[in-house]
Amino acid sequence: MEIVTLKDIAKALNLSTSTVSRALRDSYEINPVTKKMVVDYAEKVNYRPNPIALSLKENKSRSIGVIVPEIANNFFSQAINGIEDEAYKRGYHVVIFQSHESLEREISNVSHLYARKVDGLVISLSGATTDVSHISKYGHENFPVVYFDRVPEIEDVHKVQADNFGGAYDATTFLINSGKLNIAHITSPPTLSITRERLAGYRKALEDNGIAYNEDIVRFCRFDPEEAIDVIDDLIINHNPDSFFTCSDRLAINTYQAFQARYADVNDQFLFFGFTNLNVAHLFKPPIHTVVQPAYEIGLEAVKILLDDIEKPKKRVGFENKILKTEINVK
Amino acid sequence: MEIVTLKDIAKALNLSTSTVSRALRDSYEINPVTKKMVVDYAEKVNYRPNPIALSLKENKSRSIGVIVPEIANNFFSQAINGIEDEAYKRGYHVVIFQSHESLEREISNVSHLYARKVDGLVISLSGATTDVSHISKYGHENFPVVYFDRVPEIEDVHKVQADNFGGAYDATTFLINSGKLNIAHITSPPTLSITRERLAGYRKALEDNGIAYNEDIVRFCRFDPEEAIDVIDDLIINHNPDSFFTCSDRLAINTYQAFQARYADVNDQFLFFGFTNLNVAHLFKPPIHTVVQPAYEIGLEAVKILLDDIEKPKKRVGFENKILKTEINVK
DNA sequence: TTGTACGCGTTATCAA
DNA sequence: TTGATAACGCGTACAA
Repeated sequence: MEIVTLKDIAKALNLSTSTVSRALRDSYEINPVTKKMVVDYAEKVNYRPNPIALSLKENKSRSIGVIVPEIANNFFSQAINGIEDEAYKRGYHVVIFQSHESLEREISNVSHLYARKVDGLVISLSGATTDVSHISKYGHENFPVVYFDRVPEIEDVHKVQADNFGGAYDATTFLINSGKLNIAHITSPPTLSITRERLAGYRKALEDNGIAYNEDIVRFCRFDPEEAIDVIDDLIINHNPDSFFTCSDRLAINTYQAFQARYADVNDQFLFFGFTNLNVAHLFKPPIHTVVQPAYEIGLEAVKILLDDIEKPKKRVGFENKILKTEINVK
Repeated sequence: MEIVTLKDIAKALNLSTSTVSRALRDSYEINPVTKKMVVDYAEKVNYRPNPIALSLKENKSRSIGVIVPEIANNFFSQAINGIEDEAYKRGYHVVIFQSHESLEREISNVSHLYARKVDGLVISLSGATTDVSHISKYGHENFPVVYFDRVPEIEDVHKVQADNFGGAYDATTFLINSGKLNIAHITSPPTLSITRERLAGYRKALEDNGIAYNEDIVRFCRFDPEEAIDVIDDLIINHNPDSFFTCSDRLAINTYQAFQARYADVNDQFLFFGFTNLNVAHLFKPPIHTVVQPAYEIGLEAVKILLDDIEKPKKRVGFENKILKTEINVK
């Protein structure tokens, strides 16, 4: 199928490109007869305006960027579905990039998206990111940004997150009520907002139940399986926990797997609770109980804020900080 | 951060835009002194060529499109990782779209990507797609396409797939060798290439072992959980299978879940084999044995073929049809 | 009611 | 060695 431009239509109909352009945009100044002729012909040859030319002209692209640490992850892929649905509905395209937990990759992604003139950005920070100067440097007036899930701890940005504190509190409380007193907490790097909030929820639940917080059984992990094995080994051998409260999809799987492979036969009373959207966790035996985040809704809310900001930049006063409730899923 | 254009640099240095352009592209005709001055200044103000302007000019974008049915799926997200790694290495961006198993969405995605001037397309077809006229109509000369996983059954296109026949054959053979004689086969819509190839492998394994093929226990499913429940009910109640061989990530989970919820207690000898990249299947109890596809490599090979085609369109003679070996994973 | 000319940022061609 | 100009496709101010 050949690509047809305004110029082609103009030539074919013996008109000027501006007349054709106006006719297609239903301008009042064009003769209805001419208009109909142009519209019909454009339809016939399946004319589509060149979005690249439009971007160059208008300095925007009707597309938004999304950066997540990885897409092979239930939480993020569900969030992306929310982002996509709303964006699609409102006529925007979604360009998805992965940072692979690398700051360098994240910087490169942001700069590419910015150069490609996406109209805005929805991002969950990489595990290696400690500040967001590489994002904020573009200035939020002409480059709106909404952070979700892993957000920076600064005030003047839009944020959408799960109730990490509450979810962690509920999970820990459940474990305590199930008779567990030595709950190991295995979580993401302490640089991440989610890590600190979940840790705080865990800690508060302990304190509210008169259990001393023990930092020896709290472990910050990166996301590779080998590290999980070492951590599990050390915890089991030296600290005798009776349950795990694990944060992030990836860590939940890594640690569960490591435990099953090495200690399942010596301890069958263990309980597992994961802050994870892994949707098959209840099929495991023993199951992983889960704190489930409304990932789809988080994505949806984030992109709504972003698109509102893009479309009426004046209207917004202040910044959103949306917190969505989590849900506990026990078998 | 302000965006700097060639014109800005030219004005600042009292040169013409063409001189600046040539200096930055290290043209031989520019005075080394001028060149250095320009390069230094561009560096200082962090000049980045506007990729949109380049796209408009060159009629290409150094980006490629990827369309998959869904990204919340282990196979596809792993394949995308392969695609991304190679594309990134070679300086291309990857724009990911989901068809959500809808032909309409797929058509819209292709047309958007084409209009956005991606230099080529890597696609796994939706479950609703029966022919590829909506893709081939753009003409493969200026819009190279590589199909992977779910490919059309025509000759003159590039394809990269797993050895679906072999994988299904091996899985079925394993079940037979484990003493199963009434193996239900639950699989994707018959419109898909993968469906037919896997079915053929299943059937051949039966025949090679002197077991009659019984079409009553072969079921084609769409991807919603409710349908899985109905199918399982009917199979169990009316056909008494002793094992399931399930194809696709999603069907494997849906059917396993439905079976566990309803029949786990009445039959604990059941075996499950899934054609799935679900990486936690061995943690289930009973486990799902799996045929694993080299998803990452499939993505990698697909994008290699695509980029080679994009970069040296003359060089390619004929079309690739790559078939990658699967692997059996039994606990 | 329609057409001409310009500009978005860049590179290529031709002129100086 | 450098500069002016046209072109990519589009929309729009201005002219007719």
